[in-house]
Amino acid sequence: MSYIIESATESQLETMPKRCELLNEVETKGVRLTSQRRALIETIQQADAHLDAATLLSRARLRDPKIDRATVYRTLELLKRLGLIDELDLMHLNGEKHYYEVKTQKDHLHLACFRCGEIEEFDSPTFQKLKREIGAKNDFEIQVMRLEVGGLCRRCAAQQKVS
Amino acid sequence: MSYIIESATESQLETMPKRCELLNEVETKGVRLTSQRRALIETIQQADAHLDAATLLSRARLRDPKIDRATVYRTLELLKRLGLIDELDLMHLNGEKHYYEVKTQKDHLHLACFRCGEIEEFDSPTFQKLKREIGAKNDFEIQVMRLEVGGLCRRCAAQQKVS
DNA sequence: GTATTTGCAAAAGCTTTGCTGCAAC
DNA sequence: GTTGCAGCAAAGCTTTTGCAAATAC
Repeated sequence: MSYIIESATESQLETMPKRCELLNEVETKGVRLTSQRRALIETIQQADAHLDAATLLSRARLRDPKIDRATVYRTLELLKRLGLIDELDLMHLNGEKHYYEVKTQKDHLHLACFRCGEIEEFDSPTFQKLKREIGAKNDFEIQVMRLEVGGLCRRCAAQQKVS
Repeated sequence: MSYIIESATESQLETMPKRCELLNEVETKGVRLTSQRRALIETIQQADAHLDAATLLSRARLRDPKIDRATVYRTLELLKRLGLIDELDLMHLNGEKHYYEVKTQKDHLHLACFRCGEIEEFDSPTFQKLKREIGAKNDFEIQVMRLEVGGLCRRCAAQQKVS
C-alpha cells in the first residue's frame, strides 16, 4: 500500500513529545548549544512546510532577533552533517535555493507541481525496495537519497486540459 | 534484472548514427539553427560525461570560439523545454552548478560518491515500477523525475574501513 | 525584410568565508 | 580560562537579464 503523508494528524500530535525532538538529539551528539542554534532548531522542528534558509532566518528571528544569515547556513551544515535534517531542491521551482526538513525514519519522495507549486510527499514499499536494491546490487553505501518529481498535480493537470 | 549503464560499448558505437542525433531532433522541432546552437548541441551529444555549463562553454568554444555564456544558458533552457536534455544536480558534489545529459528513453538514477566524486548510473525495473506507481496512485502527471543518491561507492567504502 | 538570437556587461540570487569579539562549558 | 561560535561585511559562484547589433530564414 502506498499513501500520501499529510501534515500531522491529531493522533500524531498527541504522541508528540513536549520538548523539541531535534534539540534532544543534538544534545546527545555533544554539540555546543548556543541560543541561536536553539532558536533555529526549534523553528525547523515546528515548521509546517519545507523551509529555505531565508525563511528560516526570518522565523528564527522572532525567537532571537539578532541571528545572522551566516549562522543559519553554518547551523544547517551542522545538522546535515549530523544526519538530522535533509536538504531538498524541490525541482528548483523558485530559484536555486535549498529547502530543509527534519529527517524521519521513513524516506519519502517529493512531487512538485510546476504550475501551482504545491509539494506532495509520497512513500511506497516500491521506493523502499528500490533503496535496498541500490545498496545490494550496486554495492553502494547510501548516505542520502533524494527523489524529486516535477510535473502537474491532479488539479492543475485537469485545468490544463480545459484551458 | 538490474544493471549499471557503462559508457558506450563497441556494439552501441557501431549502431550510432553518423550525424548528431540531438541535432536531427532539434531540426524537426522547427527551431532556428544557429552556428552557436549547432556547436553546443554537438558538444553535448559527444560528451563522455555529465557537463556543467562552464565546461560545455569551453568545449563548445573549440568549435565556435566566440560563443557567450548567456547563449549557453539560453540554449540549455531551450533543450530542456523541448525535452531533449535532463538537468541534474548530482548531489551538489562540486558547488551548486547543474549538469546536463541527453535524455534517453530509459530513465535512470545517479549514484554520486561523496569521497571520489564518481557518478554511477543505475536502472532497474523497480525504478520503472515506482514511476508508474507515482503517476497512477497519486494522479500526478510526471514531466521530470530526478533520483539522486549520495554515499560511498564500493571502492571508497572499502578504503574507509581500512583507514 | 523581419523576427529571433547573440554578445556584452551588469545584476541578481543564494551561499560561503575571514576576521574580531563574545559566549558556552 | 579555553575553545569554539556568532556577527559583520565582503566576496564567491552560478545563473539571469536588458539592450543594441548581428544573423537565420
